[in-house]
Amino acid sequence: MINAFVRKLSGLADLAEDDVATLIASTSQVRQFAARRDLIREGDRPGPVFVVLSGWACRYKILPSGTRQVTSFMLPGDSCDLHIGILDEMDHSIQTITKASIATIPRAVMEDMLDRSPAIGRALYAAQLIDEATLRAWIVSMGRRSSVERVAHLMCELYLRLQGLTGMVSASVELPVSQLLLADALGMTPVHINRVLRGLREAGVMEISRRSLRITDPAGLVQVAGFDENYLHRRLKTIKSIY
Amino acid sequence: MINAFVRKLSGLADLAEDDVATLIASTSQVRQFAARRDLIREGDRPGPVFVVLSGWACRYKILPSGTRQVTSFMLPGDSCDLHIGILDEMDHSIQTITKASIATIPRAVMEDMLDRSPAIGRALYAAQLIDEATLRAWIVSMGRRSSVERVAHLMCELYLRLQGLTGMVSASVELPVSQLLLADALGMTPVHINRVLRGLREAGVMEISRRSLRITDPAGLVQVAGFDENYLHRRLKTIKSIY
DNA sequence: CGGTCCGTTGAGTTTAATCAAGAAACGTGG
DNA sequence: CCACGTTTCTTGATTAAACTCAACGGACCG
Repeated sequence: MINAFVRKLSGLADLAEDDVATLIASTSQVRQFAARRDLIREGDRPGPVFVVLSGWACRYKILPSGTRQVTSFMLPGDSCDLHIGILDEMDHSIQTITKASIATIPRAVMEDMLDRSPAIGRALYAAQLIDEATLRAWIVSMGRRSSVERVAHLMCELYLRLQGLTGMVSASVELPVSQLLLADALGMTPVHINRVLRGLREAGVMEISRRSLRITDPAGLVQVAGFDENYLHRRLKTIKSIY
Repeated sequence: MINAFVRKLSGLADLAEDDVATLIASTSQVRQFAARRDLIREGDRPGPVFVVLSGWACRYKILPSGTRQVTSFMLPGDSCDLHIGILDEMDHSIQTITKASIATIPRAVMEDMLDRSPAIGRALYAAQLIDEATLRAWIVSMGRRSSVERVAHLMCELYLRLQGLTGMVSASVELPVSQLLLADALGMTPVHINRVLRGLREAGVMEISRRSLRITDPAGLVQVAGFDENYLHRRLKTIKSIY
């Protein structure tokens, strides 16, 4: 059965039928997780590669003070680093946000796939480079954007990623994140997130309610976010054509 | 001639003599750059892989407002993503900080090396994973650490990286960064950086003067930084032993 | 030796955090 | 299907952190 992972990678490189079959087989080991379950914790020995097939997850770190910083969201189709096995210890934790189906690819299988299929390799590396670009974009956000811009920017990112997933263009998308989680991701307090959201709502730009994001003024949102459409966009479109 | 790049990779995997020779040959194309020269700019077509042999460089992004955010420092031995060529467009710029010798490895040569030597591949992937860990650490810093902690944390990071480079343990290291550059890296204003540095100096923890960092109270610095020794450390030590 | 960065400091303002408390939504077991 | 406990959301008042604006001395460079 074709899954989100295969669908995503197909968009990043031209996969042969064989490749698709290989990928499907490699992700047949699926486990169900409830919301808020750690898949792996900081300090653990890295295990297999995790692939999110449905639901949301996130990477995060806990600081000595007890505060938490989320460093990335993992949506269906996303996976953790292919060569994670090289390292001897996890430097962050991964946790489900909603209930989720997670496939695990043993390290040996992963390496075998990379050896056999250059196309799969290219797709996975492309995915990783996009992830890195996203990390850098987050650093830029945290460093140089105001809280309003930061919220707006994250919403643009998530909206585009979700849209890429479903292939549908609609004003509203499901966004299963609490304000507390947003705070942890954006380096702000929940209270302030709440006020920022109210501001954006009252400005008629976007609103979040009952776990769903509705963008009422797309151009306005991109504007406040200072969102660079290139950053996820061009990339996702054209990688295929290079080879 | 053995260079910083080879030295770094040797620390990350067991390289055969052949591998070392290959790496040395691949980095024989060296160009000299003055300080503050862009090696490549956001929007450019990615070219060859850049390797810093001497001097410092950084990756950065400019925002619409004109402010700048540095997303990472590149020290001797550091290189940009191996598969950078997969993407069609740079999402950030790379600039020298000091005058620097930069080797360029053409894409074809890079791919050839990865094909031929699994050891080189492992070393390069390990390097990349460390870079990613550093990106995540920066996000954590920007999101959840106070300005004092943030400055202290970056100093810990740079000190450790420099120490790893030279192999020497000394209280002071060369740090060719202006307060303005620190501000761009830490998401703060130069004025505030200056005040924070004064605070740390007056507390007898560390001081920066004439482009050199002197750590007067290492334990104290690690303490204020909330620095997790594991994050660069364990990693750099033990990767080799896994294989 | 003049110009241009760079570092330093003070005063006042803005932004976001903290503290506190109540309302709404959600989930679960009876 | 309701009652109850828990999380999540919301709002106000106050405090703390960092930015802005402004000015000047010092270092470095050609």
